[in-house]
Amino acid sequence: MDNIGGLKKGAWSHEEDELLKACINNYGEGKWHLIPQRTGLNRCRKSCRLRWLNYLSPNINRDRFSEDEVDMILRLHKLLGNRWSMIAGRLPGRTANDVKNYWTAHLAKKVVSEKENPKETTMKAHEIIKPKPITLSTHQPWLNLKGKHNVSRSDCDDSETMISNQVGTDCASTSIPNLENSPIPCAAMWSETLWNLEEQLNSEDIGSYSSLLPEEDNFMEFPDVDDSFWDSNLCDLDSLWDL
DNA sequence: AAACACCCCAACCGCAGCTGC
DNA sequence: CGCAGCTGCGGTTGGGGTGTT
Repeated sequence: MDNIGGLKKGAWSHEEDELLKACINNYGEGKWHLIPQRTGLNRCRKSCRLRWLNYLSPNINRDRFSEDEVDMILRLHKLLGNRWSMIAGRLPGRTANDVKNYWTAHLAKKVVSEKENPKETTMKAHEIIKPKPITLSTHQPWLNLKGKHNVSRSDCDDSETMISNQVGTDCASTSIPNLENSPIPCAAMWSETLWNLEEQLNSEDIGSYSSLLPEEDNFMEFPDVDDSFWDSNLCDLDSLWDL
């Protein structure tokens, strides 16, 4: 076991896991830099965070990937490229690392071989969709229960270039929250946007993706609505943008 | 039974974005 | 505005497990 510079590396022991679990049960997730001193663990904060998020968290589904999940991964990867955290956000209980590993181990080769030996498929040639980044300020009411209902858009991309044939320019910021069951309005919007875009990709009449998107502006204001509106999380996309 | 090859997954690393000062 | 610290992400690696020869 490595112990370079005083920090332990490598596989976690059962005792370390228990210490980390106890600490997070006590203090909650976050403040990762405080974990080593709170637990006495000789691990760096990144290692603690990763161990919890990828292995110890009770929300993790450790079952084999179902057919539906695999199908979802394939379709989302076509749309998003290697945005593992966003793909994982559509798969309850799956971590970005799980999805990434599964892709590397099982799907990447399959996709490559299908590209080399294309079969008849209903899917059209596609381009990677780069989602319009939406930044959530920590002052958002759904994060800290005060402040205005605003969501600002970062300006890292031109409005009409939601579509890109490049993968990897990471404009979709980490600020997009987990989409699954999220009460956060922009997450619901993004989720719906994604599926609308995919429907377009699968349709014969592809046309312009930008027609699916709201008029560009650099700042969107969300209206005041009652909680049930966001709770439904299934509201019609157009109605969100029209409000 | 031993040696080797391959697979899979946990963990690490480096980087970019965000936030507070 | 610039800097430093923190967080989260994607890419990559290392090692244990398993299959094959």
